[in-house]
Amino acid sequence: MDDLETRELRYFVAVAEELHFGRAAGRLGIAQPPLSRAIRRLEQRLGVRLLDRDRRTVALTDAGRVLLRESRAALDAVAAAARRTRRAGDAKRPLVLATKAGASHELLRRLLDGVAGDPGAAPVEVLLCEVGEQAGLLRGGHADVALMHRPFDDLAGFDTEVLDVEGQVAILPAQHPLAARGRLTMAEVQNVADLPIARWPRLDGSYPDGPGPEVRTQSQLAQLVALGRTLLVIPASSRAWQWPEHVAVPVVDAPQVTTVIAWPPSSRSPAVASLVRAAAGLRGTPPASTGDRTPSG
Amino acid sequence: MDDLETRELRYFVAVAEELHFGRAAGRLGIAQPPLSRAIRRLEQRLGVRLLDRDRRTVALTDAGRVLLRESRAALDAVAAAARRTRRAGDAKRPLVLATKAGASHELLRRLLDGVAGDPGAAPVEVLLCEVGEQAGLLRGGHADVALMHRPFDDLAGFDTEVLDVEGQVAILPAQHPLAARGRLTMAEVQNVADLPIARWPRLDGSYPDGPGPEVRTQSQLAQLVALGRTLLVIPASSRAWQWPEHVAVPVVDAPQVTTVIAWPPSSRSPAVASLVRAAAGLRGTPPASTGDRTPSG
DNA sequence: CGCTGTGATACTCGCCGGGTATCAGACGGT
DNA sequence: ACCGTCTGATACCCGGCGAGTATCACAGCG
Repeated sequence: MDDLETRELRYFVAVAEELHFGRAAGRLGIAQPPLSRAIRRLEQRLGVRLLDRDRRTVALTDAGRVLLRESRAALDAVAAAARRTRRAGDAKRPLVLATKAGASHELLRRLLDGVAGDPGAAPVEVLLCEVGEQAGLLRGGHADVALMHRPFDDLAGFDTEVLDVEGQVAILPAQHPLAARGRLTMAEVQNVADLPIARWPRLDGSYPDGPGPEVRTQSQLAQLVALGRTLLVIPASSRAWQWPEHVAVPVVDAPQVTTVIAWPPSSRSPAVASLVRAAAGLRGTPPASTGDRTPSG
Repeated sequence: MDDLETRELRYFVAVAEELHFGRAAGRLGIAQPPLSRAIRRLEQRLGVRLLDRDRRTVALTDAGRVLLRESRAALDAVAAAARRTRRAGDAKRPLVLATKAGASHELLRRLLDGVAGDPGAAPVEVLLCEVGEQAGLLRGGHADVALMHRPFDDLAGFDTEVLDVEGQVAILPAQHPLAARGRLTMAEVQNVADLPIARWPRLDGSYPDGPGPEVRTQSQLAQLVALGRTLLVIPASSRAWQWPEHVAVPVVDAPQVTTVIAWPPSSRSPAVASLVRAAAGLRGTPPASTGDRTPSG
């Protein structure tokens, strides 16, 4: 009976974000009256008031807030559909692998080497991300497959295959007293007065409170460590992005980190499947020279 | 630049499912020519061939298969958006709680009692499901919150709160020799020749191979046990739906089952939040009389 | 009490989605 | 081989709805 069209959802999202019909119309590239009508029609179609307009200001109702959130999700799904279909269409497209810059570097190198040696495999394009970007790229259809890390990344809704389990190390400024230690515990690392843990932005861009410096990228963080301003605890394999001024000390009781290869569920394209198989094949094969990962259970 | 409309996706899904333009058009309640045009336009908009039509038969291309899967997901998201918004709109709507019929019965009763005693809480409507239905209902916006069980249910993409951890029991026909035992192991229960494990349908409706009877509902299963045709291993709290002809024997090494309350992420409506809080408050409060659940670690 | 800025309304226009009629091939039966 | 049938594609027309322009109605503000 009723069918929300993506156009209507886009219109509503624009108004809900701008809280202003005129500006929203401008953003959408249409005039204001049709936009007003579209929203009104949407409201009566849903039988729900979405916006409180008191002749001068526009505010979202509870239902409006729900529709805003749901609309974004739905529009993302539609956009992802288009993207994935296009990508599936062009024949010799490269497979896009998203991975955190600097993490699991050895594993990635071996994976790429393995694929490069196999003439039958599709070419792989590597997309380097900051912190939690992989999940969004995978969900949005921008990437076909990703290397992710439990318990850091949100694996909800993906199929995964475990590639590696490893311990974590503390990355410290070389001149700091703790850097001389051969091993550390979480308790020792947690509250070092002169090396407060850095704060990452939340999804909305705001930062949690705390004494540590605010960071947005791994490079910033690396530099802050080199400057003796903070410390961090990361998986052993991420040592790859160490600076000369960094020292890595194993943290014996830190939670184990699991590296997984993840892909959208039921995206059993042959190319993805073969890449996953290749990755799984690397499991248990320790790297030739730098193979001092924490053994795991 | 390009925007798939839900109408186009619905059209494509219809054709992809019927693999026949005429029938698909009939199903959609339109004539065949506009449908052909719509699909053609969709193809050229995406720049991808979706269907191989060789003048006599229609077949999906690889890209078409991708779009079919993605379209269903996208259309579900849109439909869920509409449903959730409508539900958010009507003021004193009851909160819909989906739960497996017969499972966690005591917990549910206590939860409902608690909510009924609180005049401030929204009324709760219970929706009893078969096996894995909760996830779909929650995702589709038909339910606001659900009781689910790890590792059985698919919790991907939901926020959850653990309510209970318990052991499992084998449900056996009373007259079977094993029913006399005080405790059992998985090994003993796994391959009982005269009590083969029942087979549940897959998502596509087909059944896996095996010796056991095919079942679709819990009632069927319960009756089959009473008839001495099969056995099952279920969480201890599901003993609620035992028949007189059933005997429950603890399976000491069966995996622990976690009962969780789940809700769609960021669906922080006050009503849902208060129900979750009420449920979490029950945790650790053992039921008054029937409190012989397996303690857990 | 106008001026400004807001969203709503009235009206027109033109595109596009939909319908009907028809075509162009591909099979199948004889 | 040929015609009947069934398929999707094409040609053409129409009507509704989405979009634009002009204007209104009202709220703040000086």
